[in-house]
Amino acid sequence: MAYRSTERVKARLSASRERIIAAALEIMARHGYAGCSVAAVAERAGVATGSVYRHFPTKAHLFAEVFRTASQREVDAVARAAARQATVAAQVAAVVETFAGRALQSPRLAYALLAEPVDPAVDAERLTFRRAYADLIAGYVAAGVASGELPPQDPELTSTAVVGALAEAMVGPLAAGVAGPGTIPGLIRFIHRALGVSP
Amino acid sequence: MAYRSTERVKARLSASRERIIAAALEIMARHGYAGCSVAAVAERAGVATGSVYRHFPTKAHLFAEVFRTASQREVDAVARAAARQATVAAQVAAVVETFAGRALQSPRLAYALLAEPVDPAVDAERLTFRRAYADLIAGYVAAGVASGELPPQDPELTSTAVVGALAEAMVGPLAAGVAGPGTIPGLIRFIHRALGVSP
DNA sequence: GCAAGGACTGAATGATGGTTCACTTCTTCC
DNA sequence: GGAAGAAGTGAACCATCATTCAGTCCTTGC
Repeated sequence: MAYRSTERVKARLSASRERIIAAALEIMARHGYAGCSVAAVAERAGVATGSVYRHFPTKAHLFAEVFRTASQREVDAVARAAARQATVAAQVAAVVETFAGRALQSPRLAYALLAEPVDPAVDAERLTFRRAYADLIAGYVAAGVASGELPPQDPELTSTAVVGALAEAMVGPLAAGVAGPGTIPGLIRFIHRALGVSP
Repeated sequence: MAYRSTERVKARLSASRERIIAAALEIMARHGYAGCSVAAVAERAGVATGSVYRHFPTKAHLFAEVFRTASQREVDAVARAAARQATVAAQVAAVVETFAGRALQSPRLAYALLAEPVDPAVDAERLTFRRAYADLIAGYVAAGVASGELPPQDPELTSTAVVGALAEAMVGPLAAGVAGPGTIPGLIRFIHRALGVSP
């Protein structure tokens, strides 16, 4: 037993792994999933193609993690913005504004995360992304129903539908690169009505 | 000039073309887009692989047409159901019921049309599918706003968001193969509130 | 019947890009 | 220093299909 990996090596491995994920994310933000060959990711990360496979068993595993990372970042930002608000109406408005604002900031990435055709195995991860948003919203809706701010409804169904509305309404603007000035306030009004926020 | 294709041949060609489209649709309804290799489609249609290319320049062209055909059928059915109703509220309810009912009838196909990862060129066709629904709904919303049945709103934005909500709410049930009993009425209530249908 | 030309065939081709692996380089520990 | 073994390399491999094409079969009009 002449070798056992030490802390320093572990740190380097982990750094390398992070660099690969970051590289994949950068390429996705620039060229979409379509531009993400393993070779391209490896080159950008400064490692050999084969080295990617020391960290991830398949390309799908790598991108599942890339999606998870990126999604978490988005959901966290949205959750942070919403948490500062006191009423369901304000919380939901914050969700829409933050979600849409960030998406328009990096439209290519947003499109990749939301709608771009990807490997089926990676697509599954996208579902959990949307679920995370839905769960966040479901919490606010449930609280609103409990407090009487909102009329009775199934928070699960409501939040799922809200996420769908939000995502669909953003796809057009994302393709165009910019949203019309009325889009975001219009969406907020739509969702407020849908939740039954009293005017 | 010893040969010029006659009506009989034209009819056979067109029948062959239809058979290819139908075969693609059947395979898609059974195994999804993933199972739709050109060879498999050709075999099911009873022609040689190469013959597919006498009718369609590329696989993407074939499936663009398959999507268009299937989508048109869906949109027509929904439009027909909605046209029988007099109020926006009833029209929208008919849209949701017909859309969801048909989707649950052929979940694999519905999933392929709505959400399954496909070739980017085919994906574009999916957008027109969703657009067709949105346009249909936008017409009803605009009429409702004009008549005062609905509060002022941008029919484009509203209808896009409604389509998103509808599609998203169906993805879960489609994966499960069945919707909970409350899903469809719940969705109708959600959308009614979102449009501002007075209770 | 037959010549002209289209339709049809399906095995071969080719492009893509994920994955592997024989080899090199680096780390550890005695 | 050196042996053991892990990490890293990248060119070669390979599977998958979409696409092609040389050859065959059919249809037409004389």
